[in-house]
Amino acid sequence: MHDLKLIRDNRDAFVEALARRPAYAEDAGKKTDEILELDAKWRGAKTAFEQHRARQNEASRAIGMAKKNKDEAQAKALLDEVANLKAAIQKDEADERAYDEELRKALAVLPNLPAEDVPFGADENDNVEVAARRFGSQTKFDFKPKEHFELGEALGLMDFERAGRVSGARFVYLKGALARLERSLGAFMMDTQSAAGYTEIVPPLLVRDEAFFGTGQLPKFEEDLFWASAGEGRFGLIPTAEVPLTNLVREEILDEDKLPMRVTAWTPCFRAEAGAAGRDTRGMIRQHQFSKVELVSVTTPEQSVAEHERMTDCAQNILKLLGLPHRVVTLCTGDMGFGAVKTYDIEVWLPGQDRYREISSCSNCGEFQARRMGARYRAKDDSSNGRPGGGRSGGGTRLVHTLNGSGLAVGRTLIAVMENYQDADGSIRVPDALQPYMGMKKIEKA
RNA sequence: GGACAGGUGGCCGAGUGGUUGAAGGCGCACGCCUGGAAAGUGUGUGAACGUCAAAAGCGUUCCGCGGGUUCGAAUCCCGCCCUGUCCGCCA
Repeated sequence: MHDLKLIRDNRDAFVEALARRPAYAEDAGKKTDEILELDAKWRGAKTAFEQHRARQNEASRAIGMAKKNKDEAQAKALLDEVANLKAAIQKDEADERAYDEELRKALAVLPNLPAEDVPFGADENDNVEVAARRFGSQTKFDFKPKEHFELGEALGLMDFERAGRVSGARFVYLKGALARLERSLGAFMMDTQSAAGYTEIVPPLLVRDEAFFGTGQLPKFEEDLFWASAGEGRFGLIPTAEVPLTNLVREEILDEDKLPMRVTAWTPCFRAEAGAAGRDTRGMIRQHQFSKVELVSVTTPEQSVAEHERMTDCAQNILKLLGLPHRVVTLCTGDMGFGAVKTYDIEVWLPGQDRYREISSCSNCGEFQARRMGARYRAKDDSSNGRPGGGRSGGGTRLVHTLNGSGLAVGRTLIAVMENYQDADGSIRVPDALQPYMGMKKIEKA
């Protein structure tokens, strides 16, 4: 969510930045002016309300005094005055609330502004590779490499058919060594990330609407989620541990020396994949349920850009340790998520598909989620008056910055290991780093 | 799920209708004291929003959340959420 003051004070700059998102290329100005208009109405109503309320409070105090002094005539006069004020106050308050709600609604669906160094573009084709982050080269084979599901089914360790009978499309049973590979990868990633300074967390997998609002899934992307129960007190299944991990700091005022806060969790993720009909229908690339190790950092505004690079290093490190070739791209303005200021995607090489596929996404969300959650910190040195560009919500408290990234998506890492380490006979070599976890060097047909 | 008890500032904790944003304590900041520190001592110390070019000031709101009663509610009433204890159930 955006800082209203910033929009008021820098209307043109705001419009310009918003328009860099292709979805708003046409009507960024219109949307912004609608908000400003609502804002003006809201403030008008608020002022009227406050003035009437101030008089009411004053009169009420005077009534108390008059009664104490046994001045019944005075009390009566004041009582009449307040009675007359009441209708006006009620109307003012109703107006103020109505405008406020409308304003919040309009504000809640606006995406974050891309950072200045994010390339402009329409879709994934306009993403720009970060050359310095490339690792390894496309794995060479002296046979035609297979896709993961061909390998898995031939090994008898990956069963889409029975999963279909039990749960429908986009589910899978892993068995034996592949089930163990999933577990080994998760454990390996958790060990590696906690060694990198992330505190291990086991978070709730079912969360409330407010948490989804905080990280930006609601109100706009309700249809992407699974809901565990209907009605007011519903629970949603997390589509990523970003939701419970980031919301760890919601409605808190943290001490600056607690920052940066780094946490990690290995959890199942549930996604309805609405709108993805027909995409990646075969295999494990796109499932309704998959597991992922998530990294979340909460930092000061000054630290977040460096933290973003650090987090991307941590995610890449898993692939390096596993010897998996990959590249990193900066998402263009058209491919970036709702809450992001800037996003790096890590794409791993999949020989079976003969292309790079996303395996991690690391985003800096700036203060966007923090404002939605009410996550702030108290600065040690509060000489930071009037920071331009927001970040300050008043007094001695400032909004934190939040970042999240996959470190990594376990299911897709499993695919990458299978495809890159396959042999001509359909067996799969276990990468050195995983052998202690797997207790074997090769996955073969049972 | 049932019964009972609770949810107050960064933390602990008083407060059952009137100038209470809220006693007291802890913590924190600054000063005094000290060669320096500790102890002691003094002062200060919530947030959000509006108004203002800005600050000061002023105003509004906030004692879990939402409604209600009242001229006036942290205090009374109703609903919900959460926490604790006991019972039931359960991995």
